[in-house]
Amino acid sequence: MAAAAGVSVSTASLAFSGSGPIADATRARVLEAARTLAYAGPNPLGRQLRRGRSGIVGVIMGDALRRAFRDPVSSQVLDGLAATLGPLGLGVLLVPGPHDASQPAVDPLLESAAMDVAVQMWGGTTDDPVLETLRRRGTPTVLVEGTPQPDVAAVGIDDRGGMAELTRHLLDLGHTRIATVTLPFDRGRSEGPADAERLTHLAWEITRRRLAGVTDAGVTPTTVYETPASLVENGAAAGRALLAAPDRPTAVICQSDLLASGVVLAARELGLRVPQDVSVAGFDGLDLAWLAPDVLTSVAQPLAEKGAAIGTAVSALLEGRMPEPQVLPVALRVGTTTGPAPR
Amino acid sequence: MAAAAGVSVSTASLAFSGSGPIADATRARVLEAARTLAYAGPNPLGRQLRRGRSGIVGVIMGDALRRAFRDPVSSQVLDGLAATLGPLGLGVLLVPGPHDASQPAVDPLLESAAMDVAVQMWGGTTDDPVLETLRRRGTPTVLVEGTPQPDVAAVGIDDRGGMAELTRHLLDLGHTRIATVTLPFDRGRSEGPADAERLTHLAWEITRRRLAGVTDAGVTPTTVYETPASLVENGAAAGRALLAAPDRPTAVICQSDLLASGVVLAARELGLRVPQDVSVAGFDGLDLAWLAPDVLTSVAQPLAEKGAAIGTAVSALLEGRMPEPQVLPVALRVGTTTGPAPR
DNA sequence: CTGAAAGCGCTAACAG
DNA sequence: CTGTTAGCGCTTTCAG
Repeated sequence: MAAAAGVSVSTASLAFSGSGPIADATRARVLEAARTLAYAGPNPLGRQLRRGRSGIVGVIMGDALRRAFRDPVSSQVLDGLAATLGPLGLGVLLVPGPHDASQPAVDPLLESAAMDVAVQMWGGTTDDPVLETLRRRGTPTVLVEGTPQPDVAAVGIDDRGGMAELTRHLLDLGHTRIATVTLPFDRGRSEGPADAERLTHLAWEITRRRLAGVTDAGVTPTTVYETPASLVENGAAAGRALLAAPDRPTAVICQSDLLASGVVLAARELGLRVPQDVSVAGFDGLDLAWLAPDVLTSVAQPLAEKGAAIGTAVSALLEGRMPEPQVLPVALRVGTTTGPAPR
Repeated sequence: MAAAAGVSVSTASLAFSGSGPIADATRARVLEAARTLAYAGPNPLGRQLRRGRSGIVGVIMGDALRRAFRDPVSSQVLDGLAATLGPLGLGVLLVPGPHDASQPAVDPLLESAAMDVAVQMWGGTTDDPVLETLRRRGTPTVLVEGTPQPDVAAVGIDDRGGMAELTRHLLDLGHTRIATVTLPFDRGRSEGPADAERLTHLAWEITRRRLAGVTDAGVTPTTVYETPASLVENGAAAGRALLAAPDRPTAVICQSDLLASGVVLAARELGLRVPQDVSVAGFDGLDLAWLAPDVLTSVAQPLAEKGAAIGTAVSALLEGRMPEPQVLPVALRVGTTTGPAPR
C-alpha cells in the first residue's frame, strides 16, 4: 500500500480520487511516492467490494457469440450501448447466450460473474432460463425486443407497425402473391415452409411480431418460410426454394436485411429481374454496399439510438428506477428492390 | 448472510463451493435456508477481492467497437476466444480501443476496470499508449498481430509467408503488373496511393508484414493503395481508382477479403471480367456467400484457432508463465477470382 | 466434520 | 486538512 511509504492511509484514497479535501502538496507527494513504488493506483476489486458495485453490465447475446457478431444489427446496437456506458464508467461483459440444445441451459458466467445490470439481447420467452437466473440473482435486467415482463425493463422498436407499413407499400404496388421469410421460430432452428401446426410453436417474440405486422396489413402470405438464422446464405436458400417453385410469389417480405439480400442473390441466380419479376423487401435498414447496384427496400430501425436507449435504461436501473418501456420508431425506406407487381 | 439464518458462517462457503469436507445433511440444510431467504449465492465481489482475481479478461478492440465488429475476422476470433475462456470461468470485457484522434488517448475503462489479463487485438506499435497503460497497471497482456515486445505474450499468423505464396501464385499465372490494396497505415486513416514518403510512415505492423510478403516474392507493386478501413466500400473505392486508370494492373492483391470483394464489385461495375481481365486476391479466407458465383482466391487464416491460441496464452499468463510466441500457419486457397494474366 | 477469526484493498464517517 | 477505524462479503487456515 502506497500509504505506508508516502505518509498516511486514507489520504492516499483522497489523493487518487482527485476530489475531496486535500492539500495540493500532500496530493503531489502521494502520487510521487506511488510512482516510485510502482503502485498502479487503487485496486478495482477493493473499490468494487466497498461500493457494492462492479461497474459491469453483462450483455447476454441471444446466441453463440459468432453468430451474433456476424449480424451487423447486434454489432451496431452493441456499439451504441458501449458508447453510452463508457462515459458512465461502465464496461460491457459479453455473456454467451444459450448454446446448442445439449449444453447446460445457462452459461456459468451468468451464474457467477459480477454484474450490476444485465442486458438480454433478442430476449427470450417468459420462462426463459436466462431471465429466471437473473431474477434469482436479483440482477436488474433490460430486455431488448423481448416478451414484456413486469419486473424487467424493456427496449424495443415498432417492428410490427413497420412491417405493416412495408406490406401496404407492396399492396399499393399491386402485389397479391406475397411470401415471407422469417427469423427463427425458436432455438430448434428448423428451416423451410411453416405449416399451421408449426406456426403454433412460434416461440420467439420478434419473429411473431414481424409476422403479425404483415397480417395486420391484411395479407396472408402464400408461404411463411422459416430460416435457422439471419444470414445471407439462409436467405439465399429460402429464395431458391420460393422462387424456383412454379407458382412463385411476386413479392417476398423478409424479416431482416441479410435474409432479403440472400433472396435478391437467389433471384439473380435464377435469372429473375428484381424488381420487374419479383420484389424483395427486408427489415433493419442496413447499408449493404455489396448488393450494388440494388438498394434494398427496408424498414429502417435506429440501431445506435437503440443502443443508447438500452444504456439509458441501464443507468435508470442502477439508480433504482424502473424505466418506462421504450418503443423506438422505425421508418420505411424504399429502395430499388420493390416495384409494381408483374403483369 | 445466509449463515446467520442457517447455522454457521464458513460452513456456508463450503456448502456453496461444493467440494470441501462437509456433511451432505448440513449442506442440504444450508442450501434450503438460502432458498427461503432468497439468498442468491456467494457475492462475486467478495470472492474476487479475497482471491485477488476478477475472472475477467479485457479485450481491447483496435478501434471503435462498431468497426471492429463489422469485420468478420474480429468476430470470429473473439468467438473462438470466448469459447476457450468460458470453461475456465473467465469472461470477456470489451474495452474500446483508441477512438478518434481528439478523444483521450486511452479509454477510462482501461485505467480503472478490473481485469486479470488483457488482450490487445490488432496490436499497436511499441509506444502504444494502451500497452503503456497496461504495463503501468501491471496487467499481463497478450498482443495479437502486433509488434513483438519482450514483456508481452504474442499470438499471430504467418501472414508474411502467406502473402508471399499468394504473390507467387500470381507470378505463376504470368502477372507482372500487380497492384496492392492495403489495410490502414496508422490511426490517421488516410486513403489513396501511397508514395515513398508515405510508406515510411507505415506504423501498423500487420499492414507492413503483409506488404513485405509481396516484395518477398520479388514483386514491386505498381501501386500501393492505402485504405482507411477494411470494409467492402473501401475496397470498392480502391478498385475503382485502380481499375479505371489507363495502365491498370492485371492483378490486385488485397490485404483482406473484404477489401478484395470490394475490388471485385468495382471490376464488375466497370464491366471488367474477373479473372479474365483482372485477377483479384484477398486475405483471411472468409466465406463470402454474397460474392457468388465468384469464390475469392485468398490466404486462409485459422480464425477460431487463433481465438483458442489467445485463450491458451491467457491461461498461461494467469498461471504466471510467459507463453512462447505463437505463429499460426496460413494456407493459400485458390478460388475463381484469379487466372492467367490477360494476353 | 464444523466454528472462529483473519484479512484481501478500499472508502467513508468521524475525530483530531 | 489529515489520521483512525470500521466494515463491504468472501475464503481459508487453524482449532475444536
